[in-house]
Amino acid sequence: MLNERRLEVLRAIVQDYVGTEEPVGSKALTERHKLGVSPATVRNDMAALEEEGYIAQPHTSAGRIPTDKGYRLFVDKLAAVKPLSSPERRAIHNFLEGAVDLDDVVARTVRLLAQLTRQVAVVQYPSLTRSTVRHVELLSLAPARVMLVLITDTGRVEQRMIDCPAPFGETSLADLRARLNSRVAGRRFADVPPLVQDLPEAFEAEDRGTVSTVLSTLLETLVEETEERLMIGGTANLTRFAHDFPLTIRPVLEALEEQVVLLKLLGEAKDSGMTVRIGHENAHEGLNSTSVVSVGYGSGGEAVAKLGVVGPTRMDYPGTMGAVRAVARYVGQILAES
Amino acid sequence: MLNERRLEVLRAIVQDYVGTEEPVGSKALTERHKLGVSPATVRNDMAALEEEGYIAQPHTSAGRIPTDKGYRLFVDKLAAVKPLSSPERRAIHNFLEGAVDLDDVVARTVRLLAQLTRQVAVVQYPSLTRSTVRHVELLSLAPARVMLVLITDTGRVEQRMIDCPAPFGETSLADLRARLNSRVAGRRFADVPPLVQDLPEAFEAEDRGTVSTVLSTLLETLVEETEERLMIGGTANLTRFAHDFPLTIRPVLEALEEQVVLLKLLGEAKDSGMTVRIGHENAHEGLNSTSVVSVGYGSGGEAVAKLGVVGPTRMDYPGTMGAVRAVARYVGQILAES
DNA sequence: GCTGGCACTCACCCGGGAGGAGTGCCAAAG
DNA sequence: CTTTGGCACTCCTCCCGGGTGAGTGCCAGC
Repeated sequence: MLNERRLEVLRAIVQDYVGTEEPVGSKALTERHKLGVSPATVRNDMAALEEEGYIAQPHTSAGRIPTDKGYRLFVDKLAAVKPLSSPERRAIHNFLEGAVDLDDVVARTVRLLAQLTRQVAVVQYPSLTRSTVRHVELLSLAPARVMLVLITDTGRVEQRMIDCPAPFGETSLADLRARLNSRVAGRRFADVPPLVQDLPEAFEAEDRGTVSTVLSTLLETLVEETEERLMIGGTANLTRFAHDFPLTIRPVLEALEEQVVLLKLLGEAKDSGMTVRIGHENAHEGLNSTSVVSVGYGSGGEAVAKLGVVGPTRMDYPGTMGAVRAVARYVGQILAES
Repeated sequence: MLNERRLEVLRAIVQDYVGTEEPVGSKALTERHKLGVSPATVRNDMAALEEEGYIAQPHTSAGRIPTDKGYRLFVDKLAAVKPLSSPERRAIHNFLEGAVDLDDVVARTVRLLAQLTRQVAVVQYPSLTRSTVRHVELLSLAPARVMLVLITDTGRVEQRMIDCPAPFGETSLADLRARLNSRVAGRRFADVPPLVQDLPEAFEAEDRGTVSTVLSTLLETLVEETEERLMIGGTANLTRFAHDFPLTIRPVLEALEEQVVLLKLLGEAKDSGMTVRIGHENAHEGLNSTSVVSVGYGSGGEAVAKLGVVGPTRMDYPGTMGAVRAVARYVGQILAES
């Protein structure tokens, strides 16, 4: 039932609606696009598209707007990811290159994405589970107080304060530090637990309690921090769709404040390639009128975390997808360099 | 000209307006408050208050609303900071106590403040300039690559990657680490520069370049990170004043995205005691219709950073001030304990 | 299968009138 | 001099009804 021209009509409807934010009618369509047919024909096609659930009318005598299903078809079949212009690409590169540390990379990425897409940007910190351990450092702060610092190959640093069950000498500390690092440095995070299990046995009885405490804190950090952090930005862009305010924006802001929701959102996306979730495809209710475009990024070929944008279902998909993909690539490069 | 009763009238106007969000008239005032006079008298008082610029009418035949000047008088003279109930205090304490590290403390504080005040919360990370150095750690990642980790007494950790001009041996590294720490550990950040100036001289010629590089990176970190970070939350609360949407909320969201703006905002506040900036008292244009309530917090008696909330000028000042003060105290306690 | 014509349906945009809250002023009372 | 009730006036808000126009669905003809 959906011949070539009808798909073309759907594409035209999506494009116009995204541009004007108003329901688009048959006459306007034939004027703005070279469809080669009359409004009456387009009306028939529209009726068919509506029958199939790709478009809908807000009320009887209004134009049509795409449904979630319509956007889905558009994204899957009709839209080509729009590559960025080379000045844009250069700007991205320059902007990201100035970053001084991981926090800064993430912060800059968020700003960049938000500006490029004019939407809300979400960037996940590189994940610990997929990262490897670069170094574990132990610092004695007081006789029975140790600070554990964990450094990953993505430049992330986590620290924990540890109260020891018994005083712990500098020599023992140095010993533990050396042994720990020789075992876990360069290892993937998930591989660490079995490698350190027998460490307490190598120590004097009086130190074993402390060693165990340190180890369990290390493993805890591993697990806890698998709940990954993220950063968002560009929320002011939400105000651009002032129409249905504030009914739309309220639940979105609320959802964005819940890291858990966002993490789940990014987690649902495919590990490789770009994922677009449209409207009701998003599990979270508050995001039912938004679309999420996300993609994995990483320093090597492998994705270590995800980033993306959240915007109204009525968004410029080709442009947004292009920007998201480009930013992910450049962030990957920057991470690989540092 | 402003006798006791007129102040009482102003107080009543502020309270009612904050509650109803609608201009308040003379009749309604006498009904809701025991002023002991008739509406006509109140009208006279209102005329006087308007004359002095404390209240205004949106249009001729409407009730009055407080001006910025009116709120100012209210806050300075008429409002008592409202202490929290003890269940609330207990809830704060329990909620903050579960934090595992500094990031977590800040994150929880933001959530807490946002929930308590139902407004946008801003929490500054404990400042490096006022903090002292707990430890400096140097890690060799490659023959000519060193990672510098700086740990402060507030639990904050900063790291920097350093490319050395020449390979740097483990012994030299350990030497530098020891010397550095013996000089700067426990020192205030601002005091560090002169203390390390002559360090390169203690090393072999071949290592001096690297030592200088490390030192300058350390001092850089000191300066750079004096531009402090902060965390915000509760932006969804902005949607509660759906009236003048989105004209009001847009610039506010934009301002809140600019860390620089926020830092300046908090920086302008007094170092000790609570600061309330009302409407146009805020330098930033986007915040002209909001008030900022902020206060310093710290682990000892001394403030190391600030926190506060941003809300509409029409806010519950006593309640907000009470919540902000209480949260600041508890955060201070938590920081002191860790 | 495409096209032009045509009647029909609503949302949107005024303009005007009723209603009402609130004010300012004034004259009288305390 | 302050307070109070009365009163006329202002002007915002709400609601109603008709006109307008974009857009549709259907149909008959090509």
